[in-house]
Amino acid sequence: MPDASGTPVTIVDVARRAGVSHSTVSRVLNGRPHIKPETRRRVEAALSELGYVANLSARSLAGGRLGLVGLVVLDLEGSYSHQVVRGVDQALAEVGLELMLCTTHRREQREHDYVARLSVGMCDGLIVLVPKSEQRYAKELAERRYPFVLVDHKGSAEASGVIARNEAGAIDAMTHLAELGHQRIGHITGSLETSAGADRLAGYRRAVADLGLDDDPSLVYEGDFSMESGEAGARHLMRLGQRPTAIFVGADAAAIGAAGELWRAGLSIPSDISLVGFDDLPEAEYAQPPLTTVRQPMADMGREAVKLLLARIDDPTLAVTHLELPTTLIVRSSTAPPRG
Amino acid sequence: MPDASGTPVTIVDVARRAGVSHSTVSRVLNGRPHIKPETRRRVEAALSELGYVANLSARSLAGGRLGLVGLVVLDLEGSYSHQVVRGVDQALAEVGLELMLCTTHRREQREHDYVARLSVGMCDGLIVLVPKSEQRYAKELAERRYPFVLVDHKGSAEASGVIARNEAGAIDAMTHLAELGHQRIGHITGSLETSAGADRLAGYRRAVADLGLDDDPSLVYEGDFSMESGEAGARHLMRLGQRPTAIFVGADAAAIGAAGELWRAGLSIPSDISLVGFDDLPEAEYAQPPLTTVRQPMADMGREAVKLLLARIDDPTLAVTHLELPTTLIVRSSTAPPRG
DNA sequence: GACAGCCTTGCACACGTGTGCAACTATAGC
DNA sequence: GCTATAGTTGCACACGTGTGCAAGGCTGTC
Repeated sequence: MPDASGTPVTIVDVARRAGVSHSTVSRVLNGRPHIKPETRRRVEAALSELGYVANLSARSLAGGRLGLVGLVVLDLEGSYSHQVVRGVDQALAEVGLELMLCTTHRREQREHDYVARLSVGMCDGLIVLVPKSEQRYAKELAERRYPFVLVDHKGSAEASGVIARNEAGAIDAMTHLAELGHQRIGHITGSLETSAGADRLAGYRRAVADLGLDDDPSLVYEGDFSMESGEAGARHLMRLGQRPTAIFVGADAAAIGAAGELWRAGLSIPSDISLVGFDDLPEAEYAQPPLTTVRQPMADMGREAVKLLLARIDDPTLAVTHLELPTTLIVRSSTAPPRG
Repeated sequence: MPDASGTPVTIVDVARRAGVSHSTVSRVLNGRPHIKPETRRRVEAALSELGYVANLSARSLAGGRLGLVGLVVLDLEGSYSHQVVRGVDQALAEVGLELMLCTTHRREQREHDYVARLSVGMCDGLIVLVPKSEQRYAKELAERRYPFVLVDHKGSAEASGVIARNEAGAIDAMTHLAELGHQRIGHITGSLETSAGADRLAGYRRAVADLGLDDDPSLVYEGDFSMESGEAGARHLMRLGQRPTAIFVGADAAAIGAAGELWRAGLSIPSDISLVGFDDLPEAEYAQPPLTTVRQPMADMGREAVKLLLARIDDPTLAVTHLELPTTLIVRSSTAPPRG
């Protein structure tokens, strides 16, 4: 029950009511020792009678904890961000911290701006999802000992990172196709600026070499994770003189785009051509046909990032950690042996 | 390029570099008049040379604008929140403001807590999506002249609100079913604690009366917008001695749940029973069969809320506004004339 | 009973920024 | 050349909270 004066209740109001100094109230709020039980009771009574709510800006300025973690993401349009955000949100809720979510709308400059602003007195720590220009701020944050974690990034000497075993996952996908009998497999890559995209391509190449598959540069189409790039990639691969009998796509969204394009070209999946995605987005299960894909533990990546971050908030001198989470091949109905 | 000392650059550092007082730097930053062009140039040079980033906590404490808007939502699990959040996010991005997103995880106490904390020095204004305990804070915020807007809520004497014309939308849905020839129509309500749920039920009742449809209390099942409540509602309606030939469901998520339950009971939609939802979530279009539904302009509601909020931030004495947005009936394949 | 030591509390300053007021400078008008 | 005025800038304080330091009170020990 705040006062009716129209301004929020401050620590000073509480102190006056309890007949103590504002320092004592601050100590009660922060659970400091050396408070007489009777005093603590009076202060707590005043706190709840006045309905005190901490001014976090003031607390931050004075060097206290905000109980707030910042999360910078590309956007909220796709399921991918959504899944990771859920994991982060849940993990933070469990420890009573709050989330400040900022979307960069895919503009790299905004990634840097957000990191700069959030790290100056707005949050206790920062998680950056799919960082694209981390080299612009990682060193500075590290110098300031500001806690932060990169997700879907390997990390670096200055930065902790959480990422899936993308190369191994890609090899799993390729091995599955090879075991079905496919010899000529196309690949629509994700954005090669990201570790995820680059590593999945590396896994593809590794599998082609190790399994003795057709090694033809025109089988690789450079995409960017988007549905549109999946469509374009499918068109490219269909135009080849010698078509692949299967396509490994570096992201489910792109795989769904490719599936649509193949369907429009009159091909049916998997009897005419097999398709494997990556991520295991919710829509992969509901696609027509349900998509075979490599599951990336997106919510877990968010949760692990929170764990790492909390540890660094508690002890900013902690060494950086690079965490790689395993993937799982999920076989559904978009893959089958090649014709004949 | 911040200094290498490990602490962020402050306005004082900039002032020293430019050979002026910190007041002058502050004035340059805030675009105040009466600055000699030459001085302004020196300050701007120092700002960019040092890579100054404002400490928002300090700015907030000193009474300045944060450029930050808080958004309190139930959760990010369903598409509904997601759509509104997108609208808010886009509208804010257009005017260069940032979003602070907080999820209550459906706990009403947290709604109140978040509103209290965010409104004390953390944000310039607040949007609350699907408010459930607004009476606990609306009056206080209004007294403090703190700008806030409720979304999916009618608003009150103290609170601005943005909401869809739920009653009219429900009447449209019912009229569509009646025109197809349905006489006995069930209704699975949304949460009746929300205006949306209550108003859609009111629309159902109004249509039953005005169109002379079967008026049987057992045709109404009280749900809560969730998929599970849709399943339970469908089970209830199937158990009735005299079954309805159509169901109007107060939310798409629940309608999809109901569709699943009907399918498991061996009924086919729309030949055995017609189904109409509400919201027009993205999944309504991809449901089996594609769902006839009442579109609620979710992203627009978010955008309009931002507009209202910005106006109140600019002038906190502005009168409260209650905005109602029209709905649109989207006819797909889940409705047909009744058997026989 | 005196002294040491711990418990408890308040004072005063710090954090970074915005702003009213006063002071100073430059310009123009007479 | 003097004054009035507008333009420009700095000083000092405010915002709300956390904390080092010191002072006071209490307890226990010899």
